[in-house]
Amino acid sequence: MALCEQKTQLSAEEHMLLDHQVCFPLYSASNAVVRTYRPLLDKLDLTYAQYLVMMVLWENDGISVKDIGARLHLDSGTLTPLLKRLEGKGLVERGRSEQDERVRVLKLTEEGTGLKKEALQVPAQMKCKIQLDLDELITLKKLCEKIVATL
Amino acid sequence: MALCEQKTQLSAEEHMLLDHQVCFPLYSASNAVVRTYRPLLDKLDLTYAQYLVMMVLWENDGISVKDIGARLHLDSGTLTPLLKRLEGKGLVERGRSEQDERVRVLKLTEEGTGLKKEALQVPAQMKCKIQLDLDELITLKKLCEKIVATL
DNA sequence: GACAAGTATATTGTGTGCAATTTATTTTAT
DNA sequence: ATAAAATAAATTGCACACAATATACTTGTC
Repeated sequence: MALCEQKTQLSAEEHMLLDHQVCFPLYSASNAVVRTYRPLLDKLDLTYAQYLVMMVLWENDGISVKDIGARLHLDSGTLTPLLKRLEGKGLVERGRSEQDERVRVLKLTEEGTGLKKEALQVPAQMKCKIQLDLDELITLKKLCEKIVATL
Repeated sequence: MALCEQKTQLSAEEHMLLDHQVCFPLYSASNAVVRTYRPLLDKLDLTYAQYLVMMVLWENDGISVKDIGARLHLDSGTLTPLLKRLEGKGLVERGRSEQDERVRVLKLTEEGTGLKKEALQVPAQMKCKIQLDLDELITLKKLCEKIVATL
């Protein structure tokens, strides 16, 4: 999506210029961030999406696919195979709720719980690489959260 | 990556909380934006990545895969199959440079050039959906560009 | 209590992203 | 002039994202 910064109005033509787009930098920044996480998370044998799921479970062990999806804005088409991979690595167990046989309940294994210790290093390493001031980070976070809440 | 907003310092433990992460909202916002583009771009029979490539070509017809990749921060592993799909839709021709047989040169077809007309509607539709003020958009754009430039 | 409607996952299929490798061509060094 | 290094794309393989659909279970409704 495009914006005008200098002039009062841009033509539809000008809005199409890549340099006037807002969504493109957002998309590029997200790609760049995930790419930057990769070498850090390789040491934990996790992808970024898997790392997010593990963070959710470290905070809230034993929750359902639906709840993980609600927290991460991801659906079962993404989560089901991802969770099977985490199970394959021995980090989670994919059980069923006793009250409701439909819901799959994710429980951290001992190894899954233990992995948190190494993961604690990651945020500081990323902060170091990103090189934004605290106020910039806060602004960015709020704007992104606003977009997610709106869309 | 995590930040602290209220307290002077957060523990490594607290940095792991999803609500303290900055990269997660960025990632979610990018996903949300691409998801929001989808119904708009469906009318043009383009994905978001394909739309970005078309924008590059509308600005700079006849450039190479490498130059498109430099502009969009994407590599040949992403672009080669994408460009084949654009060729399949009759929007581009995948030629070769005469000076250097290694470089593939992308030329818009008449249909590819013509598609720009419909695409001109898209930025305004997205702006409408995103619901951010101009200054917020500018701030977000600059912060994302800073991240991309740093990483 | 059957049966329709709703809900939670799973599956399928398409299109990215990207690391790693390969292939083809060009440039450089000797 | 030729072998080595460099460069541009293409290929391969893996893991997302997500729309669309299917499957299995649960909850109303009558």
